[in-house]
Amino acid sequence: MKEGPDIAQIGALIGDPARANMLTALMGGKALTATELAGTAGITLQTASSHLSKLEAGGLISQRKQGRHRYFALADDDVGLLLESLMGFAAHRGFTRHRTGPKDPALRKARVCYNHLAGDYGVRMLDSLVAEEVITGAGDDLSLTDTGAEKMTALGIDLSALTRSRRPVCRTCLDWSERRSHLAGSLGQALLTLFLDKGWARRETDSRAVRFTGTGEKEFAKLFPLPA
Amino acid sequence: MKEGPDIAQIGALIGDPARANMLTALMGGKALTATELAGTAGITLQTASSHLSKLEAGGLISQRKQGRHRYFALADDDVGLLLESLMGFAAHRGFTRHRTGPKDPALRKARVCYNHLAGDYGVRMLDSLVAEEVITGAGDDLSLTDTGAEKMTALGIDLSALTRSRRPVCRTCLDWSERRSHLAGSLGQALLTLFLDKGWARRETDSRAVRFTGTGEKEFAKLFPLPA
DNA sequence: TTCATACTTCGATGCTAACCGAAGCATCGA
DNA sequence: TCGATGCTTCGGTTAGCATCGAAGTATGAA
Repeated sequence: MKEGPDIAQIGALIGDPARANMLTALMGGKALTATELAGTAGITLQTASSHLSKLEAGGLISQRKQGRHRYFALADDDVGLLLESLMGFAAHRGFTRHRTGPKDPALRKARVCYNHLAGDYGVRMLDSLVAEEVITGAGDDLSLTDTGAEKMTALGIDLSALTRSRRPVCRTCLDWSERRSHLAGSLGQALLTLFLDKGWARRETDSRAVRFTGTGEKEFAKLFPLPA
Repeated sequence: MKEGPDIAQIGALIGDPARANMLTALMGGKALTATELAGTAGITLQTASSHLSKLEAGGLISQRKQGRHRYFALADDDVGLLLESLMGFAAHRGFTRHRTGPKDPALRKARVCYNHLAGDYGVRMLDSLVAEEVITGAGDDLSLTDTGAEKMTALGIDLSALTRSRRPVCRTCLDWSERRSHLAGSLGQALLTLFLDKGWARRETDSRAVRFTGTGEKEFAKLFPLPA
């Protein structure tokens, strides 16, 4: 008896408020130091260190030493997807950490989901990519079409680099605000990077929100037209 | 600051071993009494009662009084999907409640995922439905085609009853053993019910495993051929 | 009415884990 | 070499919560 995976351990890891705050902060995609994470969680450095080692032992985060700093980040895409789906569930049930603040609309419009674009814009982008037949497939098995590959290359995305890695190129991620899928995977990451590199959008400091510039809005609308 | 949904509360709810065991038991799809749940969790009735009221307050389960029994079940499909995705994550990281037992192969082949079919057979079924163009759509936005609707009706499924409810007809659910999607939603539920009603398969007692009969295997293979 | 079953509530206990102060290690700059 | 910064480890405290015994409520059967 007691067959199957043990969800209690992961639940307990995420279930502590301090750890949950750290993980949510790391959903911003940036690697953060222990001091920064302690700050966002509102705890001392010692306590944060203890939490971080637990999260690392559980495989949720990974650390990278750089000089006298230690940068922590989510271990991989799977962790990001799991956290986003948890957020979707929580948001739908009314579990919010604070009454919805002024930043909320910006977050719902466009935000970083670990390493790709989420929110209304993220969902619209996937919709458009599917309508334009850049991406096909049902369920979670998305794949890039031949014409899609051409279009992405024309945008300046190095597809050979994406396919070389073991990570899936296209994945779906359940959006917590829209309750629909947006594009994750290495292609999703590459597209967000593209937007930021071209100056079409920029990240807000201390928030997951992504703010598009005027030309960014236009280019985005041109690249990803809404299906009629 | 501290924008966004609060994942800590849900994590804490799932994070207790006793509660996690109860939830996993309820993933079998059958409504269970407090006494039964206390048994599977290995705790006394009082403790179980306390846990159950917490889970209900958190919106994870719902109860239905019937005579002097109280039957508990997962609150809705969303809870099932969340738990399954948590299990997928846990299984992938090696969080198992016991070393993989003899029941494990049967579970991986075919099992109940709250109210629909999961495991190898569940994934194969969705693959086939997509290949046969019964279901189309990318990402999580699946929909039934016209020819698909005819086929389902021919099988004896009352589609009008399915569409009448507010629940989505087709949804994807990430399979923890296969790490690919299978079919959830009211159609997924109707199909599992069909298999059981026709005697093609039956549920094992005290397990999520589903065992197909000889004719059941044949009918299943005929209805859902593997894409070439 | 009376007893039995199913479950909840109350109260007390005990254990775990989050927390912080203080001290210890590692890295960098001067 | 020395101090400063960033982080970990250790030890002790505290608070929360899971747990169970005992008593209370509801439903059904005799």
